[in-house]
This record gives sequence, structure tokens and C-alpha cells, in this order.
Amino acid sequence: MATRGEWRVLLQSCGSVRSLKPLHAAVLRRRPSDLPLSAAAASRYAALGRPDLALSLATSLLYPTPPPSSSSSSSDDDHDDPFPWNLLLRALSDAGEHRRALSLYRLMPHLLPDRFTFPPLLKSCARLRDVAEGAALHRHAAALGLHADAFVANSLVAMYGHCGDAGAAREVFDGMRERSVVSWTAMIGALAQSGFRSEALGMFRKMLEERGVRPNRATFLNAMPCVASGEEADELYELIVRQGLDSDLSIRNAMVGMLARCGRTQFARKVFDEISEKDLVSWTSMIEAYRQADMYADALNIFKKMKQLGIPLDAVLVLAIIRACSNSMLASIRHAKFIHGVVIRVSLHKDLMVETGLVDLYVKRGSLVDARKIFDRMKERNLVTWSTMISGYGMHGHGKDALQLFENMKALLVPDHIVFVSVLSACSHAGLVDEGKRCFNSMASEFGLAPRTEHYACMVDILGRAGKLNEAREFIEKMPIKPDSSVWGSLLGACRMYPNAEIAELAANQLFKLDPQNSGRYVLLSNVYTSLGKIEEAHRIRALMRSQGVKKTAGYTVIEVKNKVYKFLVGDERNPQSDLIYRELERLMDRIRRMGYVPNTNFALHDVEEETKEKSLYVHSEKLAVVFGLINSGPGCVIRIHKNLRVCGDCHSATKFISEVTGRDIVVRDSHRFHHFSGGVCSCGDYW
DNA sequence: CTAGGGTTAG
Repeated sequence: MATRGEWRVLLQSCGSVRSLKPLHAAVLRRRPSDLPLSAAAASRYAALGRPDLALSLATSLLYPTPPPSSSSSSSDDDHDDPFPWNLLLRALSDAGEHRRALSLYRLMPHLLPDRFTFPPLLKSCARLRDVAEGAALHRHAAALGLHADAFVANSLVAMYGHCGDAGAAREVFDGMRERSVVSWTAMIGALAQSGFRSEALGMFRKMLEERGVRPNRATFLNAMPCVASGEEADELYELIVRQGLDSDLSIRNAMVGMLARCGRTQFARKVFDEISEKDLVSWTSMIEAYRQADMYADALNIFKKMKQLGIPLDAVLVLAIIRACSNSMLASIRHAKFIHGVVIRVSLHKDLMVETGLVDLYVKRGSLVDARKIFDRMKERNLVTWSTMISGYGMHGHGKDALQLFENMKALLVPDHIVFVSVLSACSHAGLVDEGKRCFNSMASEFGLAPRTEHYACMVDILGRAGKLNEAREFIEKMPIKPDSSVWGSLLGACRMYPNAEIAELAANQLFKLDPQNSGRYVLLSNVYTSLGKIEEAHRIRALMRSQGVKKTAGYTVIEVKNKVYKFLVGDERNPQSDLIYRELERLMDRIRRMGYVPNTNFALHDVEEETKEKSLYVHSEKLAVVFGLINSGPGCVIRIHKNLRVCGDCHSATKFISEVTGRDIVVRDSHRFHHFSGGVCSCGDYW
């Protein structure tokens, strides 16, 4: 009878699956339940391009049927040789069977792992983002004195990096005797993936100074996503060209993203156009480029061009265009339906991420009904899906529906931090104080989740909107974590509806320290003073804003009419129907004034006569867009407009009256939420 | 037999 060593040589010299199969069968007959030999066979299947066979064999090794009585002999020379196991671990890891790889490792305690054992296992931990398992392997390797091996150490850095623990990665990196380009690259990647982008670039610069280490393709691919400024982008671009790496497809794809992120959209497009053999990642990167620059029309053109060229789409690409459409000011429900149609035609509508993206798309384009229809038809839903639908209900002011959905979800899944943000923001949009409090308290008591600043901000919002300003302030004072600008922003926001100089100042002073360039906060504080009659103070804040060099973001409103998007600025006269719009506006304002509408000049500019203030309110972009919509659509048609900032209080009041006198439903999306106006009432219940 | 990489929904 041949020894195991002889069998193993036979297995490993097999050149084809066809010859491996009978040999494997012979092994099973002669040496049943010889794990190392079966492992060698499995890794050979993987090496010959059949990971599926390797996997099913590995599975049978992990969960064996009871073996016949004969057992493997333990006296063989190579019984403890980890080599075949290492091959199998790698095969499993490469096949994406990470849990199986780790299970296999746990089943081989009789074997002494060697330095080859750890890299594939650490890679599996990285893919699974299982830092606990990874740290355990780290301890095993250290106990065996293998953690100092260059390959093991590099794998550890990468594993901690993928798990988002840059500190642990750094510790391993700093402890290394020799650092190769791979070590540096892994460390840069670790910092990048933990969100420490500038530190990652700093590491990249430090590496450039290191002797004998030159960046390569992988280094650039890790460094490019960290670049945030045009100058840095140019610098990397130069280095890449100098190294002759600029013809590489992955490098060019990453360049497109890098240049676009830095605002060099034109340059990004040039790099994209010069890719001769574009792959799906190239196209996706270009669409993402445009999405980040808020250039939805260009993103859509790229998408349409792909369709013309007959390029097959995948889920990632479709998600890019879905996100571009969701976020854009220029898209409408019509666009959502067009993209939805394409998604169905290319059969990507059964993909969980795509479906969730579509739910969000319809929510953001204003159709809760379509969003819910997709949600209901989904076979599978994860936390992201539920939180998308819950926050969708919240944005549209359907607080009770959001809470109902949250209850349904809790019966199936355990909520995470973000789901709670969705639920709490839904409570704040709908003014559900008690429900919000209960929900907030349940985070820690029922789910062991420590509330983060976002959750505190929601609670302050909820209390503030209910007029409980002092309670909101006390709530902040008792926070166990440091309140950030979102928390103070909520407190200041509450003063919009319940003007209170003391509290507004308290919040604003913090905000001016934390986030001095945000123009909205100055405007808000100034408006609070105005509505309290403290005109001098209001002027002081406007002056402060000027002296800080803070520019007020220009407000604008868009509306789609007959498949074309129109944009209105305040007092805009560029529209071809301008004369008609202003005549109709005058008429409408007269009508609603007779019904009781009183212009709220707190929202107007100062230093002008009352009558001029009123006129300046009339020409707010929201009102212009609504009137334009009314003129250009038939009775019964819903008017949908989209404003880049929060809708102003006066326009909100006027729109309620307009919905009543015209009998039209008007849907306004602002930077914060949706307002559905119908019959003189708004879905936000005047909480916003 | 081993390490690092471009696009991915709340």
C-alpha cells in the first residue's frame, strides 16, 4: 500500500479534472477518512479551475458522514504537514467561502499551523469584517512566533484595516522590522478604510521618502480614493504617469473617480474618454463622478449612451444612476419610472440592493405609493430596506406608518443605529413626542445600543417642535457624550417656531464655534431676533456673517413642466412666460389675502418699507415655481416643486392658501422633507 | 502554497 506521501504526489501531479476524479476515488477507497489527502485533492480541484468541486469536497470534510471502521494511520511521515490544508484554506478563501475556511481551521487543532496558514485565514476575516476572529488568529500566530513573518504581518495590517481598526493595524505596522511596499500599501489602505484619509495620504508621502520602496499599482489604487484636493490629484496623476502606470484600466478608473471628487469633472471626463477598452467600472465611475458633482443630466447621458451601445448593465452601475436620480434637483417621478423600466428590462429588479435603491428613488422623487409597492413585492428585505421605507414615511410626514413599519421590522430583525435615526426622525417630522421618547429609551434598554449624537439631535428636534425648549436644553446638558453641531442645530431650529433669544444664542454660539461657515445658522438667529422685534441684534448677526466672509446660499426652486425642468431664483424674470407668471401671482396673492393670508415679513429683507417687504416675499422662488406650474397644467394635476433650502415660513403659509383656492394638491420637497399641501392643510402639520 | 487594488442601497 502506498504511503500518504506517495498518494499526495500523485494527486498533485494531476493535470486535469478528468484524471483527478478517478484518482480521488481511489484515494477514498484505499485511505478513507484521510483528511490531509482529501484536503490535497480538494485544493487540486480548486487549482484546476473547479472551486465548486473543491468546495463540496471541503464541505464533506467539515461535516463528514460517519466513516467506515478503518481509520487513517497516524504513523505516516507527513501526518502533521499543514501544507495540503494550507492549499485548501486558500482555495476556500479565494472562493469566497470564508466561514468554511475558518471552520476548517478550527477542525485542524491536531495540526501545527505554519506561516502559510494565516494569510488566507486573515483574508477571510478581512472579507467578513470579523475582527474578533482576526484578533484570535493574531494571538494564535503570536503564540507560535509567526506574527513577525512578513507575510503574516502584512495580512494582519490588511485584516485590521478592512475591519476598520486602523489603530490595531498601525500597531502591527509599527512593530515590523522590515516594511515592504506591500506593508506600506496595506497600511495606507487600512487608514483609508477607517476614514482617515488625510492620514493615509500622509503615510503615502512618508513612504515616498523611504529608501528602496517605490509605490506600485496597488499603492496608487489605495491612495487615490483619499485624495480630496485638485493639487493632490494632480500630484498623484503626475507620479502615475511617470511610473508608466497610466495605461492600466483599474488605475484609469480610479483616476476618473479621484479627479471628479476634486471637482475636476472635465479632466475626469477626458481620462474616461481616453480609455480604449472601458469596462463596467469605468462607466460606473463616470456616472458616480457626475453624481457627486450634482451633474445629473450628464450622468443620464452616459447611461443612455451605454444603452445605445448595447453594453450590458450590472447592479452596481444601475445603483449609480439610481442614486444620481434620487439626489438630483433636476429629476422627477418620470425619470424614476424610466430608470425603473430599464432596470426591469435588464432583469436587475430582483437584486436586493437595486430594489432598495428603487424604494429610496421613489421616496425621494415624491411617490410613497410606488416606493411602498416595490417594498411590498420584495422577497427579501434587510435593515437598509426597512430603514429606507421608514425614513421615507418620515420624510413625507406619515409618522404613524413609520412606527407601524418599525414594529413589523422588529418582529423579524434587530434594529441598528441607523434604523433608529429613521424612526426618530419620523417622530420628529410628525410631532410624535411620547412615541419618540419611548423609542429613544428602548435603544439602550431593549437593544443595548448607545445613542449617538444623531439620536440626541432627533430628540432635541422632537422636544423643540413640541415647544419644550427648556426640556430640550436640559436634555442636552445631561448628554453623556459631547453634543455636536447637529444637536445644537436642532435646538436653534426649534427657535424658528418658538422664538427665544436666550436659547437661540446659546445654540448659535456653539454652532459659530463648531461650524462657522454654515450660513443657515446666521440667517436663522437673525430671523429669531427679527421676530422678537430685536432689529438691532438681527443687524449685528448679519454683520457678523459678513465679517466672517460667510456667503448666504442662494435659494432656488425647480419644477418640471411638459418633460422640461425650469429653475427659478428669487425675483427671476428669465422665464419666457415671466409676464404671465407675475400677473397671475398678483391675482393669486390678492385672492388669498382676502381669505386671510397675512404675509410674514420676518422672512423678508430688512431696511425696506413694509409694502416693499411684502412684494419681496411675493417673488420668492417657491411662489414663482408654483404659479408657473398652475398656469401650465390642467385642473386636478398635482404640482411638484423642489427647493434646495428649507421652504420659508411665508411661502409655506401662502402655499396652504393656494392649495385651498385652486383646489390643487401641491407637493414641495425641500432640503429637509416633503410637504404635501391639500385643501389648505400641509402634511407636516406646520411642524418643520 | 502566503500579503496590498478601481464602481456598491438607509
